[in-house]
Amino acid sequence: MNGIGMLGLDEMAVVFEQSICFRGLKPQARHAMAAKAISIPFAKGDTIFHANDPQRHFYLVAKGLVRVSICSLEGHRLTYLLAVAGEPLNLVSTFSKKPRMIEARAMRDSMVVLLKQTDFIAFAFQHPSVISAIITVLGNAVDSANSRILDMVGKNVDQRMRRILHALYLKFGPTLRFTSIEIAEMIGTTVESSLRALSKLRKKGLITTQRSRIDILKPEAFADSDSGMLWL
Amino acid sequence: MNGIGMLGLDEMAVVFEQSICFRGLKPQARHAMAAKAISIPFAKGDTIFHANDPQRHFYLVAKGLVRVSICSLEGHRLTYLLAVAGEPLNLVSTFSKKPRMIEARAMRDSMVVLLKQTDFIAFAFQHPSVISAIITVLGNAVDSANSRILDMVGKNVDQRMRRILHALYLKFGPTLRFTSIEIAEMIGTTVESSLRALSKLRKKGLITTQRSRIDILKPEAFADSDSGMLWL
DNA sequence: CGGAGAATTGATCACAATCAATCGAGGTGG
DNA sequence: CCACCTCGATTGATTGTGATCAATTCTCCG
Repeated sequence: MNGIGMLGLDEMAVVFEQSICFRGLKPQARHAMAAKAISIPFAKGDTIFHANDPQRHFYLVAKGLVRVSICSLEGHRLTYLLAVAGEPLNLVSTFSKKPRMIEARAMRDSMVVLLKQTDFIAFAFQHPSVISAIITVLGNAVDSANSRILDMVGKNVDQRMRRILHALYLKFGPTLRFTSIEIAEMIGTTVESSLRALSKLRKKGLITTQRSRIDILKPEAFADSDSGMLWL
Repeated sequence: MNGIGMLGLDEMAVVFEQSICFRGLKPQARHAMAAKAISIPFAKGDTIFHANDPQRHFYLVAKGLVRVSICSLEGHRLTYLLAVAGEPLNLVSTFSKKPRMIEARAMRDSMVVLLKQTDFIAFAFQHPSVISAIITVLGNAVDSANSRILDMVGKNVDQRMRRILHALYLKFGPTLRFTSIEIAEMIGTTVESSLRALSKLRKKGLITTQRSRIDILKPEAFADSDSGMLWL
């Protein structure tokens, strides 16, 4: 059960402890769930699941960073979630059977914990706090998505860039290790446009950029009194 | 308890019976909930709740049509849900305390049923099928919102118009009683642009238009093999 | 080194927002 | 009953933003 690159029971317990979905549960309940979980390591760049894969498991990030994105038939990709340790990858598809156009990919070497769908659902219904957490996460997803739609309508690329950088700053701190392509897929624009936006910010002295890296120099300048918080 | 324009217990029972959230429950459970509910009539044009109102109730449409929309500080409004009998108005804010920028307005004379937040939450946790329904509704909302974001990125106004009309056709049938302003707020564009799009469809013979009314002549022409279903 | 992927900047073009003006329909009050 | 007023519909003209195409440089890594 404890093969190479897998998590020991203790490490697994820590993952569940820090997870949005399971925190606040009694230790023995968490352990019961941890005992049924399996952990799988993914190297940077690996695909964890593909678009339209039928989902039989509930995925939880234990370590690393996983990008969850949706893809249109035209080939546009939109990054929807950057999941760090404790965050679930596929809450929605865990509960409704129908497949979704979502895809998960490890952006760094990562460890992912899998629970059988049936186990997780049964567990959730026995623990109201898990249900609460699920509804909260889904609620945030709805809010965030609607907020992004409003952004697409009312804000230009520059403004959306500021908002995304601010959100990333809050989640990851001042040093952001993302490529312009990745940033563009979060904003919903092209690489060129996002580079032009970054270029303006650089000239204003608000950021510095290197290959695959953006440093926020003046976080204050990105705080928007504006509309709802952006989640990633 | 049964003032003018209010619902009798029997009518109330019917509402709960046809509601996405409560269907499938035992009659006595539904009646217990119906007994705690109050019903309020709203005239066409009335506001049911405003943006940033603190939400203390769970709202369910009993009769009529209610538009739920979010509004940005710049004044852009995006219609998010057209709720008919049985549909909830504020699932998300019922479960998370923080206020949202959503607003509900009666588009026709409507009857709305209110449940105290605490009553509804307690009830939901006693009935797994209600929880399932809630998660399904939220899941659809997430899917739909993400699908709309992809539309904003990859589709032009004409294509988005086709998609919205198709979604409206599925929900309301071939005769759509909406103004161009309302349609524009669903698509996320301006009145003028939506009128131009409608004009093209009219010239193609796919629709006819009158004041505050659109008739779909060839529904087949709107079916998109494309991306995920749009919910309204 | 050499190659692949990332960054950068320029030039062009199309779509849709904006501004503007007119028309039409329905509702209200004198 | 007619005059009027408001809101919706419609079309034209103009403009700006961002997508697209293209070319070059840079950087990391094998």
